[in-house]
Amino acid sequence: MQKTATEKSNDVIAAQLAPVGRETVQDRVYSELRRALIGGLFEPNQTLTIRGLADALVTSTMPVREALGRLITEKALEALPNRSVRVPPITLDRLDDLLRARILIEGEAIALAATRMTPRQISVIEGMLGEWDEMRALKHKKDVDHEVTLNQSFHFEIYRSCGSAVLIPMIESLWLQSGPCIRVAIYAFSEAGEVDTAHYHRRIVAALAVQDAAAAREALVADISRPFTFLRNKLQADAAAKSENRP
Amino acid sequence: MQKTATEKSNDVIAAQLAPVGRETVQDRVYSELRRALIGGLFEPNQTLTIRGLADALVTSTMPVREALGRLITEKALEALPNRSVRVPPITLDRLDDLLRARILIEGEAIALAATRMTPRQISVIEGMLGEWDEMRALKHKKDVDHEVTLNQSFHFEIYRSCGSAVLIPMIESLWLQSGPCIRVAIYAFSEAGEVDTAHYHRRIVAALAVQDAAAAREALVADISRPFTFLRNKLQADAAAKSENRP
DNA sequence: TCAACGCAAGTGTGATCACAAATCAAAAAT
DNA sequence: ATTTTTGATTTGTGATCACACTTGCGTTGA
Repeated sequence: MQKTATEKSNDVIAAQLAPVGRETVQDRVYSELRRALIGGLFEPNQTLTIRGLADALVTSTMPVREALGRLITEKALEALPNRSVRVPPITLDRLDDLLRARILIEGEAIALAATRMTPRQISVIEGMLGEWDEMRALKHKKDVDHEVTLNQSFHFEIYRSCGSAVLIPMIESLWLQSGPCIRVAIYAFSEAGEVDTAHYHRRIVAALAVQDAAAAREALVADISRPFTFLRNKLQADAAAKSENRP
Repeated sequence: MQKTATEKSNDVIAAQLAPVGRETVQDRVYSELRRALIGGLFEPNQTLTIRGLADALVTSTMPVREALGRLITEKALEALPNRSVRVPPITLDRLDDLLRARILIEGEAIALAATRMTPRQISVIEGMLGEWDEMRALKHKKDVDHEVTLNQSFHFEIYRSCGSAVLIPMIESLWLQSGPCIRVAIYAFSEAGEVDTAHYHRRIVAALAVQDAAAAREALVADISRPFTFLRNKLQADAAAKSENRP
């Protein structure tokens, strides 16, 4: 494999220039909708229209409809028989279903990561712990957005270390599906008790630091179960209150 | 909720008429590509073009490009930086990764199904066993297609009983991803030893019949591991042979 | 002889249009 | 007053086109 003169001179240039990367409009639309979904910016049951989103994102309908199609196959959105799409509604069954799947898959991912994370990577998520405390100290009220973002970064930094190109997309799909639910729980959390979310994350980091896969899985299960059981109780309470109003 | 006169007369009609269902072209293209992928009609590393598929399926490019986009997000296809799409190549790592994920998720699904399948449903998959024997008795050579179809029906009949709307799409995604690999294994199987595939299915049915979740999971793991380890050995043998030819 | 250039065919992406189906509101009928 | 009908608007779907980028092959030049 001999290199020609121009190839060699090109190598010199390549060493100084960063690849520009060509992101399509569709990709940006898709990412934007994903972000909104995971962050819970859309409410469950809300219906979305192609033209409406295209206007909001200032593009034509084409990139939007393809992005919507992709999100539908991931079950992040739902295609009604009317051919309109909506954010899937929350039901008790779905909540339990999602939690069970997340415990199963994310639990496996963190168990794998526990034996593969380098000290370097551990220190990264340890740093995130500090960032969390910082945010909590300042106590800005509208930091719910930041909180979910930080939470996401923390978890996926771990999952990325599991070394499975198959599991990670599945976890992303699960987050996409539970995003609209979680938002409700987070809001309720910051209102109600100040149960320190960081405490659970600290337990996870401690387990990972000593490569204890079982403990890490256990701590993770506790972490992700919390908002789900909270939401579950809330839903049941709401249902009870409603049936009491008109028996 | 009071019904009007015409609504009630409509109900009478509705009881006799089956809903016709409005399937879009895109849906048909998507289903067709799925079928081809799971059945292993596409070879790993094969590149696909929108216009080429559109010609083959006798439609315009529009439904095809959206179907391709959906398959790419499911990791059933791969988008190269060149913006061309191909069916993902097989590597040892990917093989192990897929098998681990399938054991995890399909194992959980069958364990759930074990406690939920009705005798009626058990008898259905028992009937499939008979169909399998029948096919094997006739010994038609080109029944590989029928074999993979029957295998798929058998497994998904079980998974459908797990009662999880979240797990099933994930399993479908996994089958989509391992489809192109499995085909190679199936072919090699029918050539090589006559290891009765039905034997493993029989074990599964037996375990499900007595609602033994652990045994069902174990039998399933043996069933799906077989083609994977077979393929794994084949790949390693090929690699060894190649490196021997030019040391 | 082989690298470099240039042209042509092929390909994905996005925009726009036409059409059918759904939705909604006002008008008409009971 | 309630139901039905009618018509206008909205919406998803598929086709077609324009554009930019890639690829492959033949030509040119050293």
